[in-house]
Amino acid sequence: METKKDSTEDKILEAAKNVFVTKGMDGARMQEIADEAGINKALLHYYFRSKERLFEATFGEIIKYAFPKITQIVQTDGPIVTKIEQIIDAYIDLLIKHPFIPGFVMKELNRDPSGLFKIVVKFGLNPKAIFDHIQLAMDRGEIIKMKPQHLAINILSMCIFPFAARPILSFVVFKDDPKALEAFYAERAEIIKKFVIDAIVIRENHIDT
Amino acid sequence: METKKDSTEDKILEAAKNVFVTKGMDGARMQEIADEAGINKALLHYYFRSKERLFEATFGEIIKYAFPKITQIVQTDGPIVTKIEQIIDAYIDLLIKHPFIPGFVMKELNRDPSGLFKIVVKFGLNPKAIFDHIQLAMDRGEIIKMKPQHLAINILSMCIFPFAARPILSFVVFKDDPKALEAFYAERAEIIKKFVIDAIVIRENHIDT
DNA sequence: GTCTATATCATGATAGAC
DNA sequence: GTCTATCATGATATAGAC
Repeated sequence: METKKDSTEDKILEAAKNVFVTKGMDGARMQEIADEAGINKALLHYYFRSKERLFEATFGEIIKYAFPKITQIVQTDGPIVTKIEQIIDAYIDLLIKHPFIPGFVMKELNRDPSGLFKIVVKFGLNPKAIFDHIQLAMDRGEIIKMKPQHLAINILSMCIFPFAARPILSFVVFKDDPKALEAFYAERAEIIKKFVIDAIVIRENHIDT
Repeated sequence: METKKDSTEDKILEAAKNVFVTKGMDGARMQEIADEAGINKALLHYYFRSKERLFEATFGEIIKYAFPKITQIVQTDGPIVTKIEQIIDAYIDLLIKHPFIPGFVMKELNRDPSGLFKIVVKFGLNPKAIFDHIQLAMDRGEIIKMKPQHLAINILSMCIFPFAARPILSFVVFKDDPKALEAFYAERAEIIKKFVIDAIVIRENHIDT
């Protein structure tokens, strides 16, 4: 898919990515990865000692896409609403380019949650800074008050879930019209932005608890 | 977990449910299911011919929980806002009781989307009726206008995603406080209802496209 | 119906030639 | 580095006694 150096190692990683993402760690077969890379199984073990290690290498490559630079966006100056819009745009843009990431990541984190620990350490994920930032905007009266976690999860849910549940949308909702699904995804950013803004902007008739 | 007739078949189904839900079809081992049921592998094959059939039987049991009676709620009389609130309550209630269903269902539907076909047929899932109903409420001016699919997916996203992404919430967001996660889930229904209502109720400053 | 023992097969991994 | 051939293991599935 992507243009890369076509060294054997890169071919393997590319093939492993495709197979692991669709089949998962448990469902993937080394033979299939070898076929996809146009080599044989022995070479896989020559470059990566085991299936486990090959998976970890692949997972590391993929996980980069799962956490865009939210912290970076949040910590710039400007109104919180603008930042939220930027985050939604960034996420939907990312997910349209890599639509299978959410399903894959959720599957594997559910299988082996301990992998999360490494990721948290590696990426230095610390959502507290983000939550504090949201809280500050609420205290300032920029948006209505609620637990920052709920607001953050609401936004991420609407961004990510439709991609993670792609088969359901594809078969149940947009059954008779394959192109409609892509159109739907393309509309998501604008829809979510408007939805969130309408929900959190302060008006007279809001009960601001 | 649940109280059931403790016939062998029920014990197997109960054990299979536990193992399949946590490990998935690919990751589950017949030996582990046998151990969990307190019997041996041969008996599994005596009752269910193959792992595939045992999985299907289990999946059928589980999938019942995944689609609550939305259609039923939608087709009663009353304002759309009330119905939306009822659906959110019903879903969150269900998910708190069966928190691992979303992850499991999404994993397996991603693995083998053809299974969806049977489900659609079996449950007679036809979202069109729901979308038409939403559209009608919009035309009547009860709520703001948008594609009904977007509204429906927005609501389902905020209900389901936090459960499907449970490991992430657990490890990243509520790392230092396990009980906080359960509290978070308990608050979801009220949060989502308010969020959705604020987003779709018509006010003067809405740009009603 | 339930068990032990075994067949059968697929898969991850290795040995060794080139 | 890359290949063919093979090993070792573990999993599904079956045979057959009780």
